[in-house]
Amino acid sequence: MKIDATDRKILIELQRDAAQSLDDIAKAVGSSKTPVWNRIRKMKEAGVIGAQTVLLDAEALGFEATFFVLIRTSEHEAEWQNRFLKALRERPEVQEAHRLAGDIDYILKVRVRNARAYDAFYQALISEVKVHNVTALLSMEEIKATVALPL
Amino acid sequence: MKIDATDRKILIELQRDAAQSLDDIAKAVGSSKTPVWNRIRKMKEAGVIGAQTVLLDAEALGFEATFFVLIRTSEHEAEWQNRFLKALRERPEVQEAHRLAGDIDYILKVRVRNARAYDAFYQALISEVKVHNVTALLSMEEIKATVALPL
DNA sequence: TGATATATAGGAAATTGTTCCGCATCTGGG
DNA sequence: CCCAGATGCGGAACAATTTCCTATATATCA
Repeated sequence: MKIDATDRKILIELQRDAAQSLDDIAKAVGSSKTPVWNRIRKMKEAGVIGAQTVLLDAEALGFEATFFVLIRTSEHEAEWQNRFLKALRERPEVQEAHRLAGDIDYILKVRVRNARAYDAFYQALISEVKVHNVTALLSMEEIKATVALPL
Repeated sequence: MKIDATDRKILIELQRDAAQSLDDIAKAVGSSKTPVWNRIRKMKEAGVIGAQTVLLDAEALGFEATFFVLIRTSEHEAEWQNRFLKALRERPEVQEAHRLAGDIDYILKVRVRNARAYDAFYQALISEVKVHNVTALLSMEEIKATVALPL
């Protein structure tokens, strides 16, 4: 799908605050509500705009530990990989998972209540799928956290 | 702020889809509009619920490269750290930044259009603040990406 | 240029968000 | 055990927003 300058402005506004009214967005992008509404609808249909969600205060809700997990594995067969990906997708503690180029095979971002909960997660994961080497990096401070793309 | 079982159900619904109507949320949590509205308002005031945003398709918008950047530094003075944090917060390519415990001092998640854009970001960053050692991990595949907490 | 397609602004109808009010439930003090 | 005050609930009224329609303007291409 082709995204023009007006679409981009709308996306910037939506990223900033998805709860504002169409009139406000229209004013911000210098248009009126109908074209804005049509453009948003098209971008939703095309999948450019995905879920609409809220960002919660993790610490206020008791999620006080964030780990980045670096995984190396010697297994690279399809069957193993499918089980591994399935395990990651099913575990809600895993907020992000990427397959990497190079030395390290995967990186995960894991949000848990505390170190003990991380250990429980870790034990459960390695009992499900064999991995060669795991390094956990513990976050001491979340300096920045946004989901906005730099449009 | 104290969060009870109903609040938690509301948060789960909001994380799943922040665009649904109050009536739908009320039905999902087994309550009616008014209490749901009051609870949401209180949680917003308390900061438990932060921004409301949309998740965009990064690839469709031309952001085809994601890097995780591991940073070691020998500098740990307040002045240096302030400049470093400021630089990270000002750069929109940096979607996440954490200060870590242990060997590696910081981890960043950086979203850019391509490898060249990453290099430009990298050069700009190290010219602003001196860092000892930088490792960039390139994502080949985003296996999972959610901002939902495992409530 | 003229015909066609596409995007726009404004407004009406339907839906949703917000507020108010009476009622039920819970809590702590006598 | 009972009462007064506080708190939370559901329903209804009102305000605002979304959604859709129509007429007009703008761009496109032969």
